[in-house]
Amino acid sequence: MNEADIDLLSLTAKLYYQDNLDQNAIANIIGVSRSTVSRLLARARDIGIVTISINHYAPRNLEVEEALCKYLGLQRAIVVRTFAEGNILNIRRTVGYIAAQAISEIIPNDSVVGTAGGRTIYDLVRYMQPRKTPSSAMVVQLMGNIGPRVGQIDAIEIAHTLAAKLGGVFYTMSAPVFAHDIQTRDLFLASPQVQELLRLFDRLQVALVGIGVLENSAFVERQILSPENAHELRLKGVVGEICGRFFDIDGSEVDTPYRDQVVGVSLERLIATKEVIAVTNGADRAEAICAAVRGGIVKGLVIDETGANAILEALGQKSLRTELH
Amino acid sequence: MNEADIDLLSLTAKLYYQDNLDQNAIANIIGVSRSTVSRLLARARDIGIVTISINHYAPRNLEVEEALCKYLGLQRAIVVRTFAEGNILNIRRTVGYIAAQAISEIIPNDSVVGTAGGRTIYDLVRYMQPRKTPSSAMVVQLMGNIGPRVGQIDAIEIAHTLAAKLGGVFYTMSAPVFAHDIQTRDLFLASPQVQELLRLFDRLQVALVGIGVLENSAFVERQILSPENAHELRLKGVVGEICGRFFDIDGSEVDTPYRDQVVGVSLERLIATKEVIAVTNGADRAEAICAAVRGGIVKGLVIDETGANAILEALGQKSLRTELH
DNA sequence: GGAGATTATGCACATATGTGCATGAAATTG
DNA sequence: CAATTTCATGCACATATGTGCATAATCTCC
Repeated sequence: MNEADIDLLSLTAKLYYQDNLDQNAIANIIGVSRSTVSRLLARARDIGIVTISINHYAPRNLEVEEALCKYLGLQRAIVVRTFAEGNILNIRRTVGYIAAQAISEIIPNDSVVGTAGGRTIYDLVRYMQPRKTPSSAMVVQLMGNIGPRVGQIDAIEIAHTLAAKLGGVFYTMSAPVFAHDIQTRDLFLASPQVQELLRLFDRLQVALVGIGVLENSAFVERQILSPENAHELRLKGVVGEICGRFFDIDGSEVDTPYRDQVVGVSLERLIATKEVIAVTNGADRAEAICAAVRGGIVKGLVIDETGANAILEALGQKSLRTELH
Repeated sequence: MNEADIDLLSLTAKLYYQDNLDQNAIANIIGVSRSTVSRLLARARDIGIVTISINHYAPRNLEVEEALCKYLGLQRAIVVRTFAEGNILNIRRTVGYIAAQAISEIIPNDSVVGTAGGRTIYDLVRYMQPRKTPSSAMVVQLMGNIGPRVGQIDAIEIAHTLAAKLGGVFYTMSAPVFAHDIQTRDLFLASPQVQELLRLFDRLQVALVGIGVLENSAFVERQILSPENAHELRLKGVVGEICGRFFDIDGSEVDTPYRDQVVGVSLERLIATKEVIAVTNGADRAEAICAAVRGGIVKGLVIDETGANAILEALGQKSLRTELH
């Protein structure tokens, strides 16, 4: 690349980005085909002759992140700025998109990663950039399947996608999340396939989990639990759920009939895992999140601004960002 | 525009310019139609959330411009950087495009501007940005028409275009550049239309002129002069031509049969005009340009780098920019 | 200096983008 | 609070842009 080339790139860039000529007009001036103009522009961006900067831009609310770490006692918080007009679907996508890069960075190439299901996790994993070089990561499904019909937001699907993005290996849990009874559960747990997963759980470094609440439960929606079941759980003190494990306000597992039917990672195992990151959104998860953190299950959080402020309010801190309406 | 709007613009800009998502993908994330994404991006650029800068970019060679002013004694020089690969057509367009803005800036809204013909002037005027508010400029055709058949690069056409760009009034010279004989010329000069032009010449503030050379003469090309005529002119010491006026190495008008047939601005008039800017390109005009400047006709110059270096070499200065080939 | 490899270019196509128009929502005025 | 205006949005179309492929130009190595 000589000086004349750089002049040409600069001229092309000026005509395009400063003077707003279209590529055809530029082609006429500098005497090349329009395709070449397109390529010259790409090159000018590439080598930094053209720099595009976005001013004052902060996709995350670092202030709130710090507050969450400080007051809630998190190791890691990712609070994604959202905008008032966004509906729930778009908020989830925005959170997923912005958090994807940060989460990808905390997953080492040789790690054992577990993942559960969830709508926000779905978007997070979906928007993750594929790793340039395949990793030796092992991606483990943390909980059994909700039903035979696999939805996009189920753990199996998400673990599969995550493995593809990381270029790693996907380990599936061939079992239902709730076995019919304790004996059946033991049969599943004793199966070689599940056994291998349980051994991987011992080496778990990063876990991505959703936070379920009874008011809006995937289990009820999928007719694994009836609304009455949910109500009973509520009465027993359940405030949230992670990987099929129901916990109370202190983050301790509640003694329910389902407790001994779950095929999936145990809360103890999650408590012993360093990076357990809850990925969620919205204000209605505040209580459950606080409980899960209190119980030592969750150490990191990915959430939207509104949800984060709800948590801070629940903690008695005033919102750090005035809500715009 | 509230803070949430700015967040949204910033996010959109990041997704588009930093992450290279297409507008559809962005629309899906932020929850608006793709059209709106297009509009958001335009707005983000508009209000400066996105800034696009072109580094190290210098469309003009200021060093050579200074040298021309210093050694040739110009008031004003615009030397446009060109690139080795460009053919003559593209060099002209580049010179025209880059010089257009600078020239436009030196034409006040209320001025009397004269223009002759020429290929480079054609491109210069063509690429000039139309003035936002119409001016009261008067644009005067400095010389008669070469023939009845009007070409794009003729004075009449260029003056017309320039008037349109400035939003001013166009004054045409209803006469041939060379009358048949001195009596005919006097008839043209006596006509009220030409008289009005002559009065405007007295008020001329800016003149854009081409520089003709006999080796590559528009008059020969248009069969107004024969190659033999051109050769005779050469023998009489003609090195160049401006507005149909042939001048020698000192920039003095040469006594030729054509001298008294020209219907157009006189050299004296041009000498008395402050901003007489020659607009041209290429190395073969060096001698003629030097002569015109020496004679006090031309005070400003628009030219390409190669042409500028040829002038400096002709002046005995070494080229200020090593030619890349 | 010539043969092969590498790079640059243009064409043609598929995709991405900008924009006039119609519609609906929000703001403003009486 | 209704009527009117203004503004924002989506649709559909025309235009602008990026890119695989074939070809031409240039470089490299012997």
